[in-house]
Amino acid sequence: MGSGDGQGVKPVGDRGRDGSEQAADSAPGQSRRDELLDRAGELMAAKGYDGTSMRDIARAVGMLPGSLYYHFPSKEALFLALHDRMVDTMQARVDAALDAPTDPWDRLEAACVAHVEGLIATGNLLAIVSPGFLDERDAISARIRAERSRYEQRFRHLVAALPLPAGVDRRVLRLHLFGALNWVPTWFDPGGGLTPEQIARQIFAVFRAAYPPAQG
Amino acid sequence: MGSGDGQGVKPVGDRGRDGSEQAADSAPGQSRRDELLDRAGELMAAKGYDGTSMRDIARAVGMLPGSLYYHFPSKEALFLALHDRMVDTMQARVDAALDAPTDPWDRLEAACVAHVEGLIATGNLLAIVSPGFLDERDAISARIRAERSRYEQRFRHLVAALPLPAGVDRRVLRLHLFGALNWVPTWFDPGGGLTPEQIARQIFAVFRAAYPPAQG
DNA sequence: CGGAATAACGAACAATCGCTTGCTGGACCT
DNA sequence: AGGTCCAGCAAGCGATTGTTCGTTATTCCG
Repeated sequence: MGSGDGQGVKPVGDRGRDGSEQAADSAPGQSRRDELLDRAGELMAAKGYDGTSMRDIARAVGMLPGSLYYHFPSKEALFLALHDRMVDTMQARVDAALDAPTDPWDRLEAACVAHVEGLIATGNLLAIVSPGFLDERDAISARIRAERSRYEQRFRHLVAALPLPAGVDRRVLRLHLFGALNWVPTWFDPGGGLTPEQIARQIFAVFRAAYPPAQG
Repeated sequence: MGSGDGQGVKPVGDRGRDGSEQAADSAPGQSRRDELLDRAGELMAAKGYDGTSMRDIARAVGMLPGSLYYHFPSKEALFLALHDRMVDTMQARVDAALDAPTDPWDRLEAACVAHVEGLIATGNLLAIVSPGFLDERDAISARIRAERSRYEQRFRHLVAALPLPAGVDRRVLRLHLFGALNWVPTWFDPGGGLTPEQIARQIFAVFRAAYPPAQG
């Protein structure tokens, strides 16, 4: 209760709404906080938000449960920071992939590949939130939706740039594509012979074949 | 392990439980147990498995928490029964839709429409389990996966019956389709102007267009 | 050297969790 | 009338949850 924001002590420069640049994760400068998020991310990706207790996280990082509250004021805040960081990572990934290609179809395909690769690499943490587990729960919903929307906007633009025949509902097309991609972590098998990239390209190939560039 | 574990007792006589019964809620034959599953399903679909406590369910159905354990030996068993019943419902729905059409493409499309309609109707309970929230948790995993696989087999057969050009990976195609469909409840808006059927058909249209029946 | 700031320990808190048990009113059958 | 079983109440158990708080070590800084 309290809701008292007293506690004003902030460990590091957490303030600032701007996207702080976070470089490679192996940097020594990134103190404990990021490693904490790493472990928490792994756990939550594997066992879910509710399935991961603060004690689990503390144990995974070699701390006592109470010590976590020095870095994050609550479990919710921890998850929020985690989600935030992951969205940033994904976005950076997609942006990097969009550097080279110029053709609208190639650009969207590159983004899709980066997206799936990111999903697999981050342990499917993004998909955890999506179906509405946390969405319908607390006030986290708002921020999560906002970050998610911000990320999806990239894809909105990419789809908008596509040369499609008139009458095609680009929204449904985008959500169709997104759903198929986001579902991949559910069935992906590292030893299945198919890489995330191959899967993404196969999925994308259907769209390409459905709306061929041929004029006629 | 007794999978069925008996328990098949039907309460039968539910007549005149109390005088305040006014509206024919559902089928008269199914008494308390099914209503219990209904309410539990709504709650879990909205707040997740962990987010829904036995006390929540008891309150929703007008009982005391301990009384639930007369009907189900555990929360896990309750969820299992719920999941089981829902898979049956979905399968019946798909089977009914497959009654009429004969063309492979039409058949798969009908199944997809029934699938999405079922997802929306059941409050997206199926999608809850999918991403791996419960999968990686307990021994429920086994049974859930089995039921899920049984249901998906329908789609496996439908995809197998499709006249596709050689070299197309039918597994990825099926999972692509399934992912897109299962993702629909995430973004479906009842007042959005599109019915579940329309959405399913739009998604399916992409596949149809990608592999046209023309023999070229 | 001395005082902040950092980062954690150690122990507990109230609340909630799934679940168990003993019991009882009433419907049904004979 | 008596017996049986359904269906639920009432109360509490042990465990776990997120969280708080006072207290320390260690480091930085002038």
